[in-house]
Amino acid sequence: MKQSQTPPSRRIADDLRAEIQSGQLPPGFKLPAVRVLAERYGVTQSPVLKALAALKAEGLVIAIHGSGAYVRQANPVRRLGPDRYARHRWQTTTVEAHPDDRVDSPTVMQQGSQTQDVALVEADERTAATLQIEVGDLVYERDRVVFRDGAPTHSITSYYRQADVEGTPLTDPRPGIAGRSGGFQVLTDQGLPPHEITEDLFARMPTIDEALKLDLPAGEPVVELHRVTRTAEGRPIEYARGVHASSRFAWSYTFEIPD
Amino acid sequence: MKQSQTPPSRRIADDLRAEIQSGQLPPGFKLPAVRVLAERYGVTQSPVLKALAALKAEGLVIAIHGSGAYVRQANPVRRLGPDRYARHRWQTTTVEAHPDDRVDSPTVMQQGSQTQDVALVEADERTAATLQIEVGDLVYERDRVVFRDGAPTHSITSYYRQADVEGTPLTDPRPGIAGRSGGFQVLTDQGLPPHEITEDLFARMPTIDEALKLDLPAGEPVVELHRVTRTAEGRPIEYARGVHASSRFAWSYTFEIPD
DNA sequence: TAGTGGTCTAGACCACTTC
DNA sequence: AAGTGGTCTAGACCACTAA
Repeated sequence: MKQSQTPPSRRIADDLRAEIQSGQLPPGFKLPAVRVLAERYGVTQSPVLKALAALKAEGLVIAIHGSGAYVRQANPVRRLGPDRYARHRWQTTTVEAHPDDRVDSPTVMQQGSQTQDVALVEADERTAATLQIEVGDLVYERDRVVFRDGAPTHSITSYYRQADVEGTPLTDPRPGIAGRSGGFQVLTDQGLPPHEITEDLFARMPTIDEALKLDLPAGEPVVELHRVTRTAEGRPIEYARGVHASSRFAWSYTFEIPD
Repeated sequence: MKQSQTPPSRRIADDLRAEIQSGQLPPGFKLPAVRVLAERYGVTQSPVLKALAALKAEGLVIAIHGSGAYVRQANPVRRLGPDRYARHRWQTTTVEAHPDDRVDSPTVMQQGSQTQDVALVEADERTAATLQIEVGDLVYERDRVVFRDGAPTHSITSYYRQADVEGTPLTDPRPGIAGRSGGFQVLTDQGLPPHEITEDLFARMPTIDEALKLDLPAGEPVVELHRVTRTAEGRPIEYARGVHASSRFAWSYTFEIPD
């Protein structure tokens, strides 16, 4: 009588997962070669590769092509609350002294946010609606990838009305000149002090491009965050779209129950 | 000279993805059989199945075993903001009249939230810390799966201090007696009116159990949400853990920039 | 060059659905 | 019974890494 029920690929994945989660196979550990595992389980390569694919999809394992498959390092989660926008983080210092998104980081800055691109582009529908301008109006687009401990953690693309930032450091593509916090300082200098933020977020699987850009392990979701910053008068001054590697972030919001 | 570069499985996936996203293959459409696609592309089943697996992982396609593979219906996204907790949604009506989480739904309630379980359990570490009690103290656990349009959208597990809800409808396992909003009414009746909420959220891939419980397509991430509800005095009265199918929700928060 | 992950062919077989 | 998705064997071959 057969008692199979669970296919070998599943069993292999379960075994390895258990060994990883128990700590028996520590982070960085190199898994046995596919052919070795195949022999060990008395199967061919296919089911082993399938099991490996599942573990990669769960983010437990990374495979380096000609090298081997390794137990993945667990990254520390960064908790994002409204505090990260606090005025004291950007208001009282010079722009250059403020290296952006890492203000609440206990780790030494190894590699700051890297301004990859500043461009004057036509606003798409959503950007136009958010910034209360017309579709096709020119907006400054600042596209950055933010690194932490040498690895990319999220990308963020900000949009500003052209007139709001023309001639400011925000249009300077050199990295480090004006980060997100710096952006707030610049807007304040322009007579548009930020006062209120709305964040919309949802999770999804990354596109292929995003997976490459953020160096995501297969199967790691991203959180897409849309941030609208407004003045006290409700005038929108920045619209930003972020794509975050989900395993490295958690968000926290506190609010009073409305009537 | 070979010009391959991209493997067949990738090409097949790209082709089908393009046809789906262009609307050429509408939602619900049945894809050609694996063997048909294999012949069409001049390959064996394996690469076709691999392509199909990728599309499933992206949530574009669902496969029903003996039946076929179908273009997936895109579910409408529900936008969750603090308004869903507003007092007027639960305060002025009777408990029974309030069918819970669907108060802002334009659709007719087909199937309400289903209280699956009410149990008196020992608090784990996180629950105890959140409710400011001791580990092992007894708490009421209410575990529900919420449906919408006949499909499960999220599960939510609430924890209350035993003394806070003993003898109230919250300890009644019958579905519909007290939903989330009803829970707030009950707590108010107990002299513990909710005033402030903290929500922590992050995305991850589901466990196998969650995927089954929420009927998730392969590769759909979940958002785990932790909600702490407190009185005006800051006393915690409810701790809830939700697991949401990510494709059906977006969250929205607005706050003022702190000093 | 040897060992690695990864994709593929060709074909058998199983589990499930539909008729 | 026929058609479906899905897993597997057995073995070839490719692309990449490390020595």
